[in-house]
Amino acid sequence: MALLADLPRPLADNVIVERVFAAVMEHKLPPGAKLAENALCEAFEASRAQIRRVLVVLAGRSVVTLHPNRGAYVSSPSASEAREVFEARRAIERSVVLSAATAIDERTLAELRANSRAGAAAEARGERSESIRLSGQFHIRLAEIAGNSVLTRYLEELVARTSLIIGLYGSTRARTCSEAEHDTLLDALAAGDKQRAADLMEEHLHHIEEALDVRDTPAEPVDIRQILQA
Amino acid sequence: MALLADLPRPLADNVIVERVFAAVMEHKLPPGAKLAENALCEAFEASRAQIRRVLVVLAGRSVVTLHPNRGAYVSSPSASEAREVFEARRAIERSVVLSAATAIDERTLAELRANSRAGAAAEARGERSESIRLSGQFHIRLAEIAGNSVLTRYLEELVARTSLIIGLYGSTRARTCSEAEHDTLLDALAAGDKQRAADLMEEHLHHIEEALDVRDTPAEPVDIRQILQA
DNA sequence: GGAGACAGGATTGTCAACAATCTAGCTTTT
DNA sequence: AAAAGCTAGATTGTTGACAATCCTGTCTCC
Repeated sequence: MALLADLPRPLADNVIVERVFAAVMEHKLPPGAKLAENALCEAFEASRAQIRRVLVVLAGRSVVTLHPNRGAYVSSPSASEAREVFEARRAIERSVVLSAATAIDERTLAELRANSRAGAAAEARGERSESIRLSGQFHIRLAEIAGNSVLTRYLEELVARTSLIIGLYGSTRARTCSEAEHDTLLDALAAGDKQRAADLMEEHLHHIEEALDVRDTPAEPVDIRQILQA
Repeated sequence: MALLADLPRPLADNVIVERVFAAVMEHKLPPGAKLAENALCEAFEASRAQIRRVLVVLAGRSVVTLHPNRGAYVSSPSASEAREVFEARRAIERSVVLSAATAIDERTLAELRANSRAGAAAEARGERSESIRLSGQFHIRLAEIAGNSVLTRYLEELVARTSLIIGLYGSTRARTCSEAEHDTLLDALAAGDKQRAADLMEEHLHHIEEALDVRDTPAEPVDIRQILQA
């Protein structure tokens, strides 16, 4: 269960950033979790200066929120933020699917099908965190195939934030990312039907959003002070 | 010509970040320009630690590039990066226009028309940097009207990068952002013709891209080392 | 004259101590 | 007993000094 292998320490900044990203996507770091500097220093055997830098990067990606003098916390997206994230995903992933449709080949298609199967299997076994991880990877992999690193970077951020949103507003029973929909999307891609694939992706994202109970429950670690003062 | 008013020093991080963003968008900081820590400390009367933090944020937005042990430089987007930026803009701004079409009202429409006029006037007067600034603001304002802060943030980044791309690959004579196209876009928005507005935006962005001479000229401060070693 | 080695100065990267702020528990007061 | 005030400990923020790296000009040697 060691979070890090005994590789070249000190770890590079981006490695630490990716580890935190991964932990968020796998629901290991829930929304609102405090990220104390000391804890991170020990976890990654890093200096405080490095951790501080990493936290700034993560805040720039909206995965953590910095409260001045109070520390860093895993973000708790509000209901309106959640809407914005899904709208952004539809905009970006529609374009991603259109590009991927022309770029995709047999090998990558098979890889995505394998991902879908593995996700369904994990879900069946009740391994929720693994299922979530694979489902997120499906979308990111598609962006990589589309070959636009700008959009891929944005999507990585949005997938992580989606994970937080599901953690906050998702009912535990509802499927969050149906592998069946991934499969029909792949069918459209295999058939070269770009437009249909794009529409399916948009529907898919709508379904995920609708499966959530996105009411404006402040719920999580609301900071009383910030609301009252100023 | 003071870069900063005598406001509460030390300036907040995000203020400094925005100032650098603005300087890049107005072509005051050209691609490849070195951002030495000392120079920035003096310019903003900030500590080195703060400047360092700001540079990390700017790097996260791909507006500056950090070369370990060698310093921070204004980014010089490659030809393929340029293509990716424009593709991302088309994806995002299509969605922005569709949303803005339903959200826009008379007041904001008039504001945008005023922006377009001011831009045309600046262009006529040969005030290139002002024209560029207004043109960028047109697109960002539209995103604000659409009301999605996630997409707005992405677009701010992409507009700044577009500015760098134009600086690198734009012929000096070619118009970069035709105000006439902005006007016809506004007409479509006023008429409530969402689809046409979205198509016009996509065309508009295609025209900007095509007006550039995006050949893969390394041109700027290529770091020989990184190419040769490893 | 040119290639390589070297040294001084400047710039970036790191660290540890210090200052400022917040949190939590305890005491005091009403 | 509840509320307000206070103190000790912990956490975050900042600063300045030091270490490491890089750049530039000069010198030597072939």
